[in-house]
Amino acid sequence: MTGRARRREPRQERSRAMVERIVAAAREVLVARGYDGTSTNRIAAAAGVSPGSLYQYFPDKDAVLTEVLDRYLDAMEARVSRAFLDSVATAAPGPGTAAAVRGTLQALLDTFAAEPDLLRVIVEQLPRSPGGRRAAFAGRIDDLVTTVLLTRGAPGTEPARAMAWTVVRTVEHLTTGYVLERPGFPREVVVDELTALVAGYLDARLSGGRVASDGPS
Amino acid sequence: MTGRARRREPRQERSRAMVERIVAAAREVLVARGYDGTSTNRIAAAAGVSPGSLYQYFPDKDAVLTEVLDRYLDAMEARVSRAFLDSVATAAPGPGTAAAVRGTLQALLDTFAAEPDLLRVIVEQLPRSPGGRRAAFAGRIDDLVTTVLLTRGAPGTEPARAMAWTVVRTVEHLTTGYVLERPGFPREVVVDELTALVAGYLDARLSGGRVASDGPS
Amino acid sequence: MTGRARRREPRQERSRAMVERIVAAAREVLVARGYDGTSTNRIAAAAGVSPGSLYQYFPDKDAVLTEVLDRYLDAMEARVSRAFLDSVATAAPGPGTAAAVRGTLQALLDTFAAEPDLLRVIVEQLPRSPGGRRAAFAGRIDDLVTTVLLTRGAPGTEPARAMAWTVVRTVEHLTTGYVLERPGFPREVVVDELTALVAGYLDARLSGGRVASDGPS
Amino acid sequence: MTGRARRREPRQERSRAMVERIVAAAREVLVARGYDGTSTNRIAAAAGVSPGSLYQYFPDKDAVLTEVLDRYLDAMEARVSRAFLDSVATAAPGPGTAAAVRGTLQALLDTFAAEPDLLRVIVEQLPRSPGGRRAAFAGRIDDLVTTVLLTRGAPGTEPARAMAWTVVRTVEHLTTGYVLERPGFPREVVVDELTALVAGYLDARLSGGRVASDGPS
DNA sequence: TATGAATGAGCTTTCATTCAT
DNA sequence: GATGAATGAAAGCTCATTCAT
Repeated sequence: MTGRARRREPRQERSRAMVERIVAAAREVLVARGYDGTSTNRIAAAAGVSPGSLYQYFPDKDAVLTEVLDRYLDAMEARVSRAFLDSVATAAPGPGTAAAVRGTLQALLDTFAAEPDLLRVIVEQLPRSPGGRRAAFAGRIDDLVTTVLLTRGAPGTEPARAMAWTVVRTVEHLTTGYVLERPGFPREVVVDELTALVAGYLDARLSGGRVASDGPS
Repeated sequence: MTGRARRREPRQERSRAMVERIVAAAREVLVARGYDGTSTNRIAAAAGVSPGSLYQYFPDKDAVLTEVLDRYLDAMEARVSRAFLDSVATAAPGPGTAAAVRGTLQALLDTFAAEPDLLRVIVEQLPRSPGGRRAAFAGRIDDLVTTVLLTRGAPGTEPARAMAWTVVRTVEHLTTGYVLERPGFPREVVVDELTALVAGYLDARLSGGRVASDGPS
Repeated sequence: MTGRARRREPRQERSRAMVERIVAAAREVLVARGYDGTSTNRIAAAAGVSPGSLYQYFPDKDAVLTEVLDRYLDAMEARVSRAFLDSVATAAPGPGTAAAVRGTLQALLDTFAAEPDLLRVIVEQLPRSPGGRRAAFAGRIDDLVTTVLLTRGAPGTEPARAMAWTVVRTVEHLTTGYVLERPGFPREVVVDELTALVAGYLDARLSGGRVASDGPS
Repeated sequence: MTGRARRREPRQERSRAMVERIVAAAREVLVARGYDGTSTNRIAAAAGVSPGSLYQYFPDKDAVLTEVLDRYLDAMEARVSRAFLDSVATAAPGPGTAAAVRGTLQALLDTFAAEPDLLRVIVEQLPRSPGGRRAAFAGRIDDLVTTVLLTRGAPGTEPARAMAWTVVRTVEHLTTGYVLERPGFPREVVVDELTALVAGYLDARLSGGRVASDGPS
């Protein structure tokens, strides 16, 4: 999982089908047997394909897992972007921050909870490489949020980037954390707390407030 | 890394020394070659010890890595607790939230930045098991923060737990994330943003404010 | 040598060849270096094959040795059955017992003496598990002899089974014992003694004689 | 278990005690964990002794197991000899063969059944070396029986040796076989069958009868 | 003498990868 | 292209044996 290996782009229809089978099989094996139990031979067997064929389409084991991760992240990105933009569009610019945040959170929790087993393997077992797929994913979400924040009154690009970075990671980790940890309180509580956390922050920062120092100076 | 295996308690001074060498070697190999490159033979060689000796002190490979992780987490816990309690003690109960948060953040960033390579391997490569060492670590920090929140006016135990869970994970992930990602803005910016995020949230929630709903109720 | 593991059934001609090479190599190593000196690596090397290939055809070390043993026992069983049935068929029902026994013994001694080195390792070094291959082998011979005894006037099934058990083990152990121990007297002597032992017993028991008690009843 | 290694003869009382503890521990480990589970470290631990001390008294692992076997065989030999001689002494020279055989068999079955677990490990798992302890044991019993047979009318030394060899192995294997196999018939049946087998043979051979040929010549 | 820490060769087994068919 | 047999390095771990204390 160095993240550098890429699969070859298949041209034929037949090829596409094989790639699909292999990726699907890899995902299944990953969920069923964990990262350590996922060998190329097992993936090939689960795909009903020979090990040699697997290497026709992927340069190495890493590339297969990277592809699984990529697809997961692509799906996430599509859903997250849509949920975020929808929530933002629906909510009034000023007082609607909380509603927008809340809507996004609900959508995220739905999304993550849909496939918790795969989420678990990805978060808990897949080695993540610096500058790898996950970083790029988060970076794109950062950009999206940055853009919106700028339209909502963020005081400049740099502050907007910092705010986006802060908010995106907070929401990402706490929503996945809730799904995976299943702490002792109901989902609505996380939604409430996270909404308070994030919306309060954004409201304060977008209404021109300087960063909170140690009390009113 | 099931986290269940423990090493035998060494009795002799000599034994302690061997355990130290092995654990130190394991840490080095881990940092130098990554999780997948860390074999028992390599650890033993790095420790200047035979493979058999390693198994005299640790029941299996897992136990060695668990020990490395444990020591890291223990050190973290000590520092984090102390930083948190110091910051809390110094700050005035009401308006001092931001100061307390800021102080804790500074200490955390110092701590994590001290050994970034080890932090990276632990965060990015060590498989985390649910209910494992890291979960227990976070749980203890949760308890600590919960306690303080209750003395600071949290409206009951359950809300305090939810707030603690929220705040602890936020701070944990964003501080480590900053150290590992090295995004394009300076450290003081993260501190400012995180302070605004967390202190704003706590102030709102501790001053009796109900969770922000969609607009002014 | 738990005896439970079986090898996969080879489909290709090529596969059969590999299995043959591995089994042959295992037999050689077993004879040359004894049970304790027989490692999977050594077997693979002797077969001119990689360790990995061995495991393509056999689930574990045990299965290889079990296969060697199975083949030996199968060959034995075929020969022993045929020799026994031939000798029985040739001999007259009543007075021919001695001839039948003698014929069987000659065949057995020929058979065991043909590969004394392998016989030695199997008898002296291969661990035998109760209910394992060897027990099953003996059981099948028991059945065969029981059947013949019943046609020769044995007084009921239970007595026949007991007689068969007695005779089969006697003959098995003394013939192999003679081949392996090479005691100081010639082969014809063992044949004579064993013929007297077994034929006398069978004649007495089959002619309606009750078990010899202490003195003349 | 090459059978060539011998332990040093201990001179001190202290030494004797250690040897005793080690041998006893070896026997226990052997019974409890089988041959493969019997390591020198485990024996030493079970004996409450250090591995180093074990090597003070035994040149290698083999010597320890050989000592266990030796003691077992010595005990067997004592019992077997006594049982045999008692039975022979009690029985009348001519017609008493069956009684003598029966008495010996009863004693043997009692003896073997007393410690079936140890017997099983020794018979089924301990590698036997040609010309090793067991061969010597059997040889001494052979001598004993040969002697008695000569006093009972055996036609010369060579025939007596052959008869003894035949009878001793038969009785040894069938009695241990009965104890270990536990076939489906009661003990008295084996005793009856074996008595018929052996006594019939001896009576025939001792009364001057030539070896049974193919029917009356 | 007794200890027990230390050794290190060697074991069984796995698996990413290759290549002849 | 597709196959799957074959590879072989390397993994985790054990254990008979040694030797400094």
